[in-house]
Amino acid sequence: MRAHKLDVVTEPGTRAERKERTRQALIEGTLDLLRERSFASVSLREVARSAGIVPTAFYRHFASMEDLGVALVEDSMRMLRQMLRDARRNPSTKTATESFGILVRQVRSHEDQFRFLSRERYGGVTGVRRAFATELRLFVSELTIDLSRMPGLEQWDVADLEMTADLLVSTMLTAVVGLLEIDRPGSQNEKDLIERTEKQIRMIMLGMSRWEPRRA
Amino acid sequence: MRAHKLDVVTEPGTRAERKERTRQALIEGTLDLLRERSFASVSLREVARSAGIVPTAFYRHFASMEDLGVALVEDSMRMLRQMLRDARRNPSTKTATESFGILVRQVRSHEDQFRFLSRERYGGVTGVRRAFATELRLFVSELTIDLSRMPGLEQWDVADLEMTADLLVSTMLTAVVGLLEIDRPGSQNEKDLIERTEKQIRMIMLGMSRWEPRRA
DNA sequence: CCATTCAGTGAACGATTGTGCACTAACATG
DNA sequence: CATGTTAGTGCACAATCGTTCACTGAATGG
Repeated sequence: MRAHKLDVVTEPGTRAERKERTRQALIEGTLDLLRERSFASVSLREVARSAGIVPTAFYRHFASMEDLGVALVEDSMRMLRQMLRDARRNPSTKTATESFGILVRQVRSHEDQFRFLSRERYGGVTGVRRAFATELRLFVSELTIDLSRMPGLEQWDVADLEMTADLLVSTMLTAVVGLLEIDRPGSQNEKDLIERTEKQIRMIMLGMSRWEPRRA
Repeated sequence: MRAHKLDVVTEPGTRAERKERTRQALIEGTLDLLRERSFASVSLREVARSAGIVPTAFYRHFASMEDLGVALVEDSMRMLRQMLRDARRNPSTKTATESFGILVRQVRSHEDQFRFLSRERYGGVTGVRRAFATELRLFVSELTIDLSRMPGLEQWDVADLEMTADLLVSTMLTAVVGLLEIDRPGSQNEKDLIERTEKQIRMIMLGMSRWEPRRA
């Protein structure tokens, strides 16, 4: 016997668990909507619809859309920080090129989050933009420390180290954005982009090996 | 005697001229709205309001908001191309660092357009994004030709030249975005950013001078 | 077991949106 | 001067928006 249309099957779990599940549905539904639109153009009602709840129930989870945006940044950034931590722990990660390989894999398995970050980095809401800028500065200063420990760079000026870290990070970031615009992973376009970026990183490293850290 | 409220003073110029003026008002009004919002969140009615016309009259100039967006890209890109042409003609522009100085001045005198480009590059509407990507590719290939004529780079592989041009352009673009986020021109922050970028360019050039264009 | 909490409902609101249509009046043209 | 073209107007429309409010009913905890 088939279930009747109006039978309401209550989902399993404690109350708090079910609330958390709805919250996740809101976040994931939003990321899905952001696949081809910008955050600013997504409405509260659409988000609620994507999570299968009524618009007013949205407020049980977030005070506003901006609030949701900040939560999205935090979520995505948690993922990025985790990646960074893993990469540092793993002793095989020595060169910048290897780090880039890790980044590429991470992008492919978290496309929605990376797309959100790269789109809203300059675009949309001020709060979102600032949150990301802060995280990025942290990112660069950690890489600066890494660089300072590399052989041959010990007596470099801090400003020079930072400048170099900044260049490496922004090159990788540009590559990430390029990756997201390639629809089909594994395509020739993707291979070209990766190879080109690796060359660019090598070229920067080449410049580093010749850099005169001391002025005049 | 004061002019009466309802007196309609017809503006000067031929019909085509007045139409063009309204079109410009639409474009400039939009750029003004984009000062603190993203293109996707600006409505057709707001744009019409900013130009002092009724919403339906908008369609006399553009078929849709997306159409306006593409026109905005073309407009801003015309400005960029003009800058590039001037820089090429001017014989004093020899090094990449000098080119960057020109770019900085151009950014400061056309902030609205640059802000639009950098925000919508990844953000908003697909058509706008694609239009910009196309223009950017053109930009890179022109620089590739410039590079191929530089002494020492004559026998470089085309792919290598392109890769290098891409790296230089994306480094400058990153700097542009940074410039736009600095409110006060002439501040220490701005000086630091410019100096850092100049160093980055020098480091890339250093890498170029050591690059092995031929593979094994 | 009974009172309380609270995630989600559903109707209603005033505002704003994009767009269709019939129009006007100044311009261009022959 | 007569006629056609067209930039801009004004009204109307159905959709959608964010937010309010009173509500329901299952889970929670004393």
